[in-house]
Amino acid sequence: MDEVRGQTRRRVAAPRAGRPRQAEVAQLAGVSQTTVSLVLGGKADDVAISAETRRKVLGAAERLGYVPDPAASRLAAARNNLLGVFSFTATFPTDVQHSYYPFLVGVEQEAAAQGFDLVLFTGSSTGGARAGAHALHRARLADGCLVLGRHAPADQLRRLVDDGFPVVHLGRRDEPEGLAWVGADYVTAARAVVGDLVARGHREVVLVCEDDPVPASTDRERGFHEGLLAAGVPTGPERVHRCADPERDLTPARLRAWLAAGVTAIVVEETDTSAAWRALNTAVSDAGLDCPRDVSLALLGSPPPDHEGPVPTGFDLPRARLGAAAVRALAALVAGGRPDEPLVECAFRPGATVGPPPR
Amino acid sequence: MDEVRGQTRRRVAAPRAGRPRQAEVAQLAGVSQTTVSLVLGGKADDVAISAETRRKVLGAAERLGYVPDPAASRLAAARNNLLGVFSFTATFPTDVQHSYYPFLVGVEQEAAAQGFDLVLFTGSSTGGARAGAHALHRARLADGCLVLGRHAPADQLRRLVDDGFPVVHLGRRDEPEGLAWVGADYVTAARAVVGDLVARGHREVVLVCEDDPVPASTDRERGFHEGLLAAGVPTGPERVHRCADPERDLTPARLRAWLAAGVTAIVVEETDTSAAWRALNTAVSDAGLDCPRDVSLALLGSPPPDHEGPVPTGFDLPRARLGAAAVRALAALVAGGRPDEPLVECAFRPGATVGPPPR
DNA sequence: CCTCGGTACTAATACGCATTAGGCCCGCGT
DNA sequence: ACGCGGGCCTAATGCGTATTAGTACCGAGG
Repeated sequence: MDEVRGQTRRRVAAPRAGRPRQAEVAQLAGVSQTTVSLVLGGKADDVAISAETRRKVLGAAERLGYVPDPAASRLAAARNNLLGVFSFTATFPTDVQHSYYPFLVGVEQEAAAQGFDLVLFTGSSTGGARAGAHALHRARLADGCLVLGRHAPADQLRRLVDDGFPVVHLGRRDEPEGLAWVGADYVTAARAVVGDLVARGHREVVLVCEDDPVPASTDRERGFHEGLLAAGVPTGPERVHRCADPERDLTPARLRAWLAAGVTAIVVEETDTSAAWRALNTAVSDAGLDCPRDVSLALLGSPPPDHEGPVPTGFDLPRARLGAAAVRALAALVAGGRPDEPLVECAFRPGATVGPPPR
Repeated sequence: MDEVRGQTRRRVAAPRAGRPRQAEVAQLAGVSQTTVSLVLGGKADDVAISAETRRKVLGAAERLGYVPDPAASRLAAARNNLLGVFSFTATFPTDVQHSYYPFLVGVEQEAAAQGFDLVLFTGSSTGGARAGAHALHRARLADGCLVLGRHAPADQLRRLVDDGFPVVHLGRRDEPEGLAWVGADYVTAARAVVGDLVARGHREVVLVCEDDPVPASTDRERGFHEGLLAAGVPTGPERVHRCADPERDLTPARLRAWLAAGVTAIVVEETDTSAAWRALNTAVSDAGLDCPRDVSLALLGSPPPDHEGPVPTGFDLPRARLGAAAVRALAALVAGGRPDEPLVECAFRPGATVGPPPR
């Protein structure tokens, strides 16, 4: 009976302090809050809105300096246009070489291209204890989240995935079932490097890698074997030399033993520290040998930034493109689709450390 | 007996997919959503809740793995326990020396100590055009925001401040009226350095600074003058040497001219590039002079990371403490209070580039 | 005159949580 | 026996936006 009174009583949007809401815009434009949402949300294509009304709304929004509340947008089962980036290792390491900067370049660029803004969550040094147990949860402020760092706890990731929250992990990862990831195609890249060696006549090739069976490592090993097999060169685990401590292990003596056994080329896996690559180079010069002439070396990755001397043959990980691909995958998930190709191709780097086999 | 009926009519929380809400926890615990909110929000002190009920709620929350939705928390005029960090210059510069890393160390630590998590917003490379005009707005996802970088646009800052959103700027700043900031006490620090010179007998001192009248620079200049005046040494603008291009300006000839005019000590402002400091050192050695013996040099700031030779006398900016102070100020604002002391004391660094005046 | 199909808009509701204003019950005082 | 206060809890509402299910109007077709 008194619904009219009841309505007018409440509908008068009191001129509030603070930031204007859609209701204020609506009042100024003489339309409903719904219409404001429709116009400002760009949904005016689905629901017909006259040009006149649209103009009024936009004008009012402009005059009031309206800006949407990201929390409210997000809550209303809608989107934020924000992509979260979560890093479990330090986001700001002392050594910039260990930071994710190269990836983030691509991430930021592609995100802008896709119409997203970025929000970075830092989960590293937060103590880890209680707060850390649900650290990943603040990712829910965004529409989706990119996860960096191999140490992301599987249970927290699983939780997000199970809840249907869009997550993309940077780097191959199997652990939480159904987790989307984007990684480098190490298999193909390693195969290409080995293929180059074989094409130049090498038959006896060994692989040196550190003793840490992460996907990035096992993929390279697989590519190594595949490259040999594809060229008809028999291979096996005996060609793989795993060493925990390259410094002590990759000595001139070891090197000479290999050469004596007929080895003409050595392929080294790239790691965080590049310890193996460094040690091997030292061993070569300590043994009085010359790299392209007496033995060929290849690096499955990029040389360390302080590398001197000839450019090592190998491949480069296109970090920026990887970041961009991750964003594309995430955008696809956010849009309700499925990401397509998770693998990003690496670029073969000819280099100068590979030559024909001696003699 | 009939409370169940009454409740079941509307309150039947359908077993939903996705993450549990407080309603689910409430149902499992056999209490109301309000109670869950009260217990989980720690407000059980204001409103009495029995230990038994609290236990049940906590148990249910644990079993369901409940985690609060940060967007909803924030929307409900409540708090997020999130502090935003907004950087207008590149968050990930190629040169880590130019990054905010040292500040962020303190920020992160103090935030954790105050029970906040961090959210980083990157506003640098986002193109700037339309999206950039409201870039700072996503800060509203957090309870408050720390702003880094001197290029933060005043209008966007004013907007937040006017809306009563807690903002703290890192570095002194006057522009938007009422903006809270935390900065280093350059005046006192510079005064101390000059005081040290005067105490050692120097009377003719000049200040070299780059030509950029930002607060950080004018503060140091003020401290320079105050230091001299406090010791009864007359001073004036003629003692200040502003140079836009230190490389060309701070020549051995210039140096000799100063010495001939009786100058015994030179105070240099620290800048991004440390160009003035470098140029002056080069000039001293090119002129065949020795630093502590023939002329004293002091640096109003920290030496560049690649600095070699004796430690320059001057002061150090306690970046981590500055970051921590900023967080404390922000926490105070978020809590509805007012930040107290905005100035952070710098540490005098004795160094080895200052001695008694020659002769 | 009465549908029918648009067009242009709005009312109502959901989102998940926090908070305010009570409601109920029990024990104590008078 | 009645009121009253305090302990414990809940109903109801708001936060600002997005979305769904309409309503009101209008011109055309029967």
